[in-house]
Amino acid sequence: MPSTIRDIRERTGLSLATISKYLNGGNVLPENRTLIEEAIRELHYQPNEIARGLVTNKTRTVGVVVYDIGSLFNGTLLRYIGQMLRKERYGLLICDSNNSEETEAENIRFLLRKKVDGIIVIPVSSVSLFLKPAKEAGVPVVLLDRPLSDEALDCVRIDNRKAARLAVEKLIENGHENIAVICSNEGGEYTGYERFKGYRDAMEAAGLIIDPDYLKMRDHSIETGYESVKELLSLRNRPTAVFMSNYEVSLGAVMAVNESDLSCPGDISLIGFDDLILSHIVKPRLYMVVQPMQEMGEKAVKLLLERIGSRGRGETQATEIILNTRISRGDSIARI
Amino acid sequence: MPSTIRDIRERTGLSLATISKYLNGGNVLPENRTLIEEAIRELHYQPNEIARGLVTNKTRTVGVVVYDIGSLFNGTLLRYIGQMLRKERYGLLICDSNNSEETEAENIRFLLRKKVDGIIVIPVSSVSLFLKPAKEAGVPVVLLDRPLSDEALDCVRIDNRKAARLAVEKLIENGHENIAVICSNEGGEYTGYERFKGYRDAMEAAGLIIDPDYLKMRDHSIETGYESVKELLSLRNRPTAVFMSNYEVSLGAVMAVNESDLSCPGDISLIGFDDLILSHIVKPRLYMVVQPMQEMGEKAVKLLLERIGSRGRGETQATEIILNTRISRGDSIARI
DNA sequence: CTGTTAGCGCTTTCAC
DNA sequence: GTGAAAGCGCTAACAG
Repeated sequence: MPSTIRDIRERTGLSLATISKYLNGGNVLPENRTLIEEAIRELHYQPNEIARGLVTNKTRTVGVVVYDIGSLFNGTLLRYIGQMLRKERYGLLICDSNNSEETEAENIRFLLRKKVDGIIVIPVSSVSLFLKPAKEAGVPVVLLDRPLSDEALDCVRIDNRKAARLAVEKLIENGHENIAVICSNEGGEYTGYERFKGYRDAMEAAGLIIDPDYLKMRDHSIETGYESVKELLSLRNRPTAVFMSNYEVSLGAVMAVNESDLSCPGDISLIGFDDLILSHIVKPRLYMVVQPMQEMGEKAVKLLLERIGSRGRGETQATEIILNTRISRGDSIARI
Repeated sequence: MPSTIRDIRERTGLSLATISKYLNGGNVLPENRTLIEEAIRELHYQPNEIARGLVTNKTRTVGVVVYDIGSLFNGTLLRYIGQMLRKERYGLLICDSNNSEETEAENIRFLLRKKVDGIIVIPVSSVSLFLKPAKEAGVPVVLLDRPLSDEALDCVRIDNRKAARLAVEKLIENGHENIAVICSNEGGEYTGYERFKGYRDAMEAAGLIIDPDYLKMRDHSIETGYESVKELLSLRNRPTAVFMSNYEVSLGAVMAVNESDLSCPGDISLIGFDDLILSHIVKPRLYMVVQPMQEMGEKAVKLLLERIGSRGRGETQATEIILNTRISRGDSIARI
């Protein structure tokens, strides 16, 4: 039912080519221009992007695949990505992998079928197999937040190892020695392990020994945070401080502390990861490693658009953009 | 570079029609079927959805427009919507309106250009103007969570007035009389005002008078919750309880209480809206009005797919699906 | 600057 | 059950 370029031809007497040219910002005689604009208005004409995409093989649309749309971390990044993309007049297609590698691979194929011009992914998987179809199709991909372990790809992220080290050093500075860490290392997850290494760096540098009971390496989930803290708090020699190395784990950990009879920071000191709303609504205010979310989203978009712009022009070296973190001050660390 | 249906013709000697028929689940001789399947595998053939959409005018894709992708409420609904859609083998296109009516209208047009088969919207706007292009294009729309004030449309939501009344009654049952309410009524927002009415219903039924100072009607944001509570707590006759009528406001309110010297529920009792992670991570555990998020997401998808299925077959009456809420128990209400 | 023409990759009549 | 041909709405040469 919607009107087409042909209806405009009827109404203006011009040719398809001229109208198409107008639509794509070409030069048209002023008189024809007004003629066309009038027709467009009266006919409520909207270009059919599908038809357009079929011939140009471009859709001016970017796909974003996130590991969990229900995670605030993802939601926050998506917001900034969306804002930037809108500014650049690009459309946005969001897919939720639901923490499933299978779904993630499916999402990539879905986006490819939709002919997106490029893809940003905050991955579930830690190896690049799922990106093969994109590579074959020549569609640029930029990783966000999490690199892959088997291949260097375009990626925007922080220095996870360093960020974790700084967090643990903050605890050590305050006199803590019995420090536990909760991190994710499911399926050889790279980021989680990097953060563990940062923890280890700090401990070793301070000459502290790591009690194996203090190491909680599981999956990236609220449950992991919750259960890990439950276990830590019931140890005979329980730690005096816990480093919660990602947002979900931080959430779960706080839940567990709240349910216990112990208080923070009196009985247990805490430092977490990602300063989303969490640190503002719990009492005491949490110390947090802060990632520059907005910058991450924007840089990822920028890098991707660059890649889209120079598609075909030879293989470019993979670029890793490493951003700085900071620690937001709270009241969750006791001085010992 | 990707292979097309023509490549399959070359490889199998069959006609385009037969191959197309196979792709769409038609009957094909077993021998030809295997022939085609083999070719597909070897050529890594993937149907071009763009081309397909051009001719069928269907994309098997649904668009979802949310008022804020960075809100956990939206994220949670999106997760369930995505799961259901995946189950039904539909693709999903998510757009963030960023709390802007203008962006929202733009999103609708964007989705229409992408030729989605239907749209689910958790709206920013409270009037239906922005949906006009969808109506003109004959694309079905289902509202989620928030109805519009000027027109009855297909909508899945709760009974906001009743839910609010029950929440306030819970406070009254515990002996509270000085009860404040924080709600959103920006731009004549329907849902916020309904919740206010529920508050009023409960107060009037109990014969309580409403102190105008206790009425905080502003926008739907964390800031509103935060500032409102700041103000309420500094009143000479401060309320003994606060009803926080949406999730964002609840977040802000908790922040403000935490920053104050007062404690909950000792000094101030609280009941909030939407049982997302919030109520689990703050201490004391909050009483919360719980919306059936999963059911809402699923019912919205179901209703939309029904509409898509019966497109064209005459105007159907608008359906409102009203779901039940419940109150989750916490420790945030003192008995007076 | 404008018009004509030929497709993009697929589905869909309609004969066979 | 299969094939030939037309065409979805648009852009992209190429002439003029």
